[in-house]
Amino acid sequence: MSDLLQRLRDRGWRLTAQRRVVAEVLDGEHVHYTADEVHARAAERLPEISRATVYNTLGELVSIGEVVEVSTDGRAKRYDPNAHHSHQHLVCSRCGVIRDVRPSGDPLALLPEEERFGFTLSEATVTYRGLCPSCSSAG
Amino acid sequence: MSDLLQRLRDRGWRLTAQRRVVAEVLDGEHVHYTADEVHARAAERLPEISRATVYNTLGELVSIGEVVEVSTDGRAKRYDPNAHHSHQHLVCSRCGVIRDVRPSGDPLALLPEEERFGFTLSEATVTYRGLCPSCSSAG
DNA sequence: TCCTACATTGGACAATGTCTAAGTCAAGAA
DNA sequence: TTCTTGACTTAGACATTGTCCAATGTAGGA
Repeated sequence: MSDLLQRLRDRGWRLTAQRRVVAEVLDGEHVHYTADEVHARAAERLPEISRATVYNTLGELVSIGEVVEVSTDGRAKRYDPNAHHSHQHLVCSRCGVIRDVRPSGDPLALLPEEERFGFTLSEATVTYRGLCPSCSSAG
Repeated sequence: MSDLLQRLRDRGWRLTAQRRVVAEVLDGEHVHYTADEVHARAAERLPEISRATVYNTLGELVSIGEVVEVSTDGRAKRYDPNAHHSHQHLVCSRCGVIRDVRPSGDPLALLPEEERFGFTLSEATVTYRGLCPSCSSAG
């Protein structure tokens, strides 16, 4: 994640303690925290960090493409630091756990010309739903 | 839409004026209103209808499969009465207009076994994004 | 070390959705 | 037709998630 900090510095960001802890919270694989979860985890290291700063920082990270927003349930948005590898999401319908997955082939290609209504397409996001192994075996 | 009213009656629903106007508002092709929009349109015909009733009725219609919820922007959920024909959504990134579209082939098939992490898959929802013809020509 | 533009803070405010207690009414019974 | 009753509706309080602003603090260059 120091790569990220370096990229932020290169963009002229001031490296404050608050931005550092938010970046640290968003480190790892299959990380999809809500803003509140990011705030709670950041506050473990920096108790005085405010909600506004977390929202600001997340919004900035999204706008420069370092983090992607994920809306899987119509509730709070989630923030995914795996922004440099194109992927989709697999969500458990029962417990809500989220995995990053990579479909084979481009989902855009599945939409035939006559179903494009003259739109200029730029992307397709896919959410796969089902039961995770734990929830499957729990009946 | 009287088909829908008959199906609701068959399920033992009381056919109140409120439920009728909500059902009428949700009639048509490419209809994707938010709860507030449904309430505003319903209130044109039945001014005293409450927000709570609109939310209740929409939730009931979703739970019995007559309407599907659509979350395209992380803001308010939208309600789509086209529930009996499997489809996906095409959204304009600029103006937000939504079209129902039908991909060729099953998007589920694009996810290879080794990317399923032991999940039992049940569905895949796809959101295509791009510029609609009006927004494309507007630069 | 000092400046200052940029960042952070707390809290008010906004948008969307949920819940409850009290009143209302659709539809079957007589 | 009228009565009865349990399901339905209502207004408004409350909850969750997110945005905005004025006051204060501070990172990093001079």
